[in-house]
Amino acid sequence: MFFITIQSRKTTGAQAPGNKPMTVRTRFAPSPTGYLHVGGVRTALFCWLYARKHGGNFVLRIEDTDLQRSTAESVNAILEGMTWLGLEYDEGPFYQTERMERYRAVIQQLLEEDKAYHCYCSKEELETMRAEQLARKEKPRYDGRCRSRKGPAPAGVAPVVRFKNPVSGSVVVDDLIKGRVVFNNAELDDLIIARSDGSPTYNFTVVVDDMDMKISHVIRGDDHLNNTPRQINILTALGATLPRYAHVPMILGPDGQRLSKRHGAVSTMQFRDEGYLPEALLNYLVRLGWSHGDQEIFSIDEMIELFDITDVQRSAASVNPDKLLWLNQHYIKTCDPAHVAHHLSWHMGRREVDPTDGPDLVEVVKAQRERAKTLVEMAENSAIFYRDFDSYNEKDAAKHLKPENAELLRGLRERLVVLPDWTAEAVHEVINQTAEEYGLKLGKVAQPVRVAVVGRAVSPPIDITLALLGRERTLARLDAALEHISRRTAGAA
RNA sequence: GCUCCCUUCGUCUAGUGGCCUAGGACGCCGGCCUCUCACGCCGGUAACAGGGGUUCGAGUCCCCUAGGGAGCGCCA
Repeated sequence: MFFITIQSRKTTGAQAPGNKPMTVRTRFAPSPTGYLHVGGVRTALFCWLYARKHGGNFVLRIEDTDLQRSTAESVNAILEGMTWLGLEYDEGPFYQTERMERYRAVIQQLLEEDKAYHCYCSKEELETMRAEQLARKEKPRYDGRCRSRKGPAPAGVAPVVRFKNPVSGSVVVDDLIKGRVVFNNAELDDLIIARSDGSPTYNFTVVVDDMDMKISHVIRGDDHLNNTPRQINILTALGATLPRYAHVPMILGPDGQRLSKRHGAVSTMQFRDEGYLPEALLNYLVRLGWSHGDQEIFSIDEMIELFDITDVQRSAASVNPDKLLWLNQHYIKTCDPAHVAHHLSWHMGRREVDPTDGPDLVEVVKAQRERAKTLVEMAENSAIFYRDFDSYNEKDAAKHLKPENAELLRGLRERLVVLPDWTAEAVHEVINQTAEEYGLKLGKVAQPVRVAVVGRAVSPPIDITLALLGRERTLARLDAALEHISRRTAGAA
């Protein structure tokens, strides 16, 4: 006997058995019951990359059949997150709530073909059944008592519809990540595909949608692995072509526990708010469970080129916030400054700093990008270029804005006033000359000036800082510092 | 309880029987550079869950145990 349809874990998933090229169609199918969390984003990223890599289509489908919990805000959060990350979809968003008629028709079809049946068991009855099975140390499942029910329907009971799952044999899932997984049909039961109010249930809508949308590769969280045999059975009953499956492991919090709000940033938009660049988050996420040798940095194009769903790790991965931070810093440092400036200006706006009231933000990015791990940090440290700071850092002012330095600052000021060109080079020259004149090392000059113009002992190189600040702001702040020193002198006297 | 999945440094991972006295990255610890903060550079710390097999040889193959996780809804 030959197993001609074996699709081993390492075969190219994008080929149908028999080497026929197949059109890749993946989908991301979140349910809009909350924010878009990183686990979902990683799944979406994998789906998107896989479609892009194979020149296929990426479909967005909103699974909103749970009317109680689905909200328009959540839909917006999903759309907003996808947009921010640049995970553009080729089709959709499709809403399941708009496809109810279709589901109803398929349920009717199954009923007519005797592949499904009405079940009149009450919830209490089912509950009792479950309890008894558990007591007998059995896996709780519906025993199919309505399957062969004869005679007239019980009066006054709205029935559910159950799918007639095969009672024997097994279902083989050749998962692109997990490998071959075999389920015995005896472990499965007749699941409800339509509730007593007629509405379709999840495992059923997924199947109908994946079939109708001609999804070739179902890439989803491995919490769905156990649902797969049921879905395959329905798909088979419907005569559909089976998609390939790839169940990606879950993402755990930094402590190895399941991801939750308590672990801090799990909402995609929270990463934006905390100053992360989308490319950093994407790069971080793609390396969570996937790798290409020792490579750590991947541009979007490289991801598309190198990614393969069959190379995804089979085990769950914990989030490492420090590494994300490192990647963010890397992208802040290496991305086109104009691109970084674009994102930075959003953060400036959030802090009510007007980035047009001062130096070109792109130049500020160039000066700051090696000293900020997040855009929030960069925005904080860059506000001084656009508006005056409120007060000096106490320790730094005490150390550097002292009476002995007054003359130095005055001397420097005089030179700066008459400087013909206000450039970093010219400023640099002046500072060097001043240091020489006073017989001081550069640091002894730079630090007092730094505290005078930015309020604390930390800033980009002093010449660049002054150049960005501009002559007007620099002189005004030197004056203010001199005044601060004299007040201090007076106070001490 | 039952079914399914998973298990290499603290974390993300390389590794597809000999190239492994297990490599890279983040973090951490030292050092260098330096006008501050950083960047950068150099060096160090640290892992094959345990036990049985198979084999001349096992991180790599098989089995068991332990530990994690998921599912078992008229939720998705």
